[in-house]
Amino acid sequence: MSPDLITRLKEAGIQPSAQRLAVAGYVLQTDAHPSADEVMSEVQANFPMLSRATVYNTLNLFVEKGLLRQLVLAEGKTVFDPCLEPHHHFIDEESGRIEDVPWDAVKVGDVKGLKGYEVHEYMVVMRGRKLGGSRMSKKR
Amino acid sequence: MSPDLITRLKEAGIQPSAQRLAVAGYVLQTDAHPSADEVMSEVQANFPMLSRATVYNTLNLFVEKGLLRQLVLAEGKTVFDPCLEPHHHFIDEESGRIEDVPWDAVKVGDVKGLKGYEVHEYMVVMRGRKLGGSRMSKKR
DNA sequence: GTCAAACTTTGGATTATGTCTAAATCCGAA
DNA sequence: TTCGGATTTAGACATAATCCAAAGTTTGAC
Ligand SMILES: [Mn+2]
Ligand SMILES: [Mn+2]
Ligand SMILES: [Zn+2]
Ligand SMILES: [Zn+2]
Repeated sequence: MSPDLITRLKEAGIQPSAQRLAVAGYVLQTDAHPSADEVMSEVQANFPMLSRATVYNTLNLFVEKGLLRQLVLAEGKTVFDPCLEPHHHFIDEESGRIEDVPWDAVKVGDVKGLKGYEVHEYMVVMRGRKLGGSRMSKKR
Repeated sequence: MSPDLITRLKEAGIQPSAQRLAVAGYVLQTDAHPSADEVMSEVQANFPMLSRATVYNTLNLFVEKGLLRQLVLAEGKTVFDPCLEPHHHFIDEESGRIEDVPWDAVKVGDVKGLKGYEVHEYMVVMRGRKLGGSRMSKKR
């Protein structure tokens, strides 16, 4: 489909196979933080020729090549985040849904100057309740 | 052993059985962040009559009763933290070891005032390299 | 003190996430 | 067209964690 995606994969040094494009079409463009299982379900809906092994292979490849970040924030499953810029995360305690919080929305002090540590990256992880539950935001 | 521990369990509404005291003796007093497996190994060294199921039962009970916090910060295993006060966490990228960072060591802005969210708790999660690797700190 | 009910522990089965392997398939270049 | 490396795949494997039902232990009413 999108020639943009083909270009992005190639630029990352990844052969754009049909399966990889199908996975990329979902996981590189979602604003959710899907688990491997969710990626497989979503992609298989439109592209059934996709095995579980390939989903894992592809997600791990994307992480390795820097197209995705892998996050472990909650019990039982690691999730994938296509947003590469630094940002924080809010976890809704009811639904488990993970939302991005812009970097500038939370001011964090002199982390990099912490004595005794060489901090390579950091984020604020928040848990609580999402307000304004009126507009139901379905997936995608 | 320690009557303090018996008291703590009772105050939390937990019957202080032998197994629970053995687990508590380690996990409520460590300054590490052990996984369930590590708890089992450590405790079984002095108290062999302890099954895997009981370790999980006990840790989950302690979490439920508020004696422990359960953290999921890295791939593959959840860990338990006896420090109940708010604090931040630093994860050494080489060893995977998790260290506590005092609440006041990092200034975080107006998280609780974040528009659209009701934040119940938050922490800064840092990843990087621990400096001053001279004094080897073994476990315990 | 007895004894039944409730609580606790336990081994083994079960589920779930993720990796590995080796064979089949695909695909681009010669 | 053909070859060889890359990709995909089913299923085996590994591991963390839960579930279950039986066995053991504690407790309290009597
Ligand atoms: Mn994102
Ligand atoms: Mn601690
Ligand atoms: Zn994110
Ligand atoms: Zn801690």
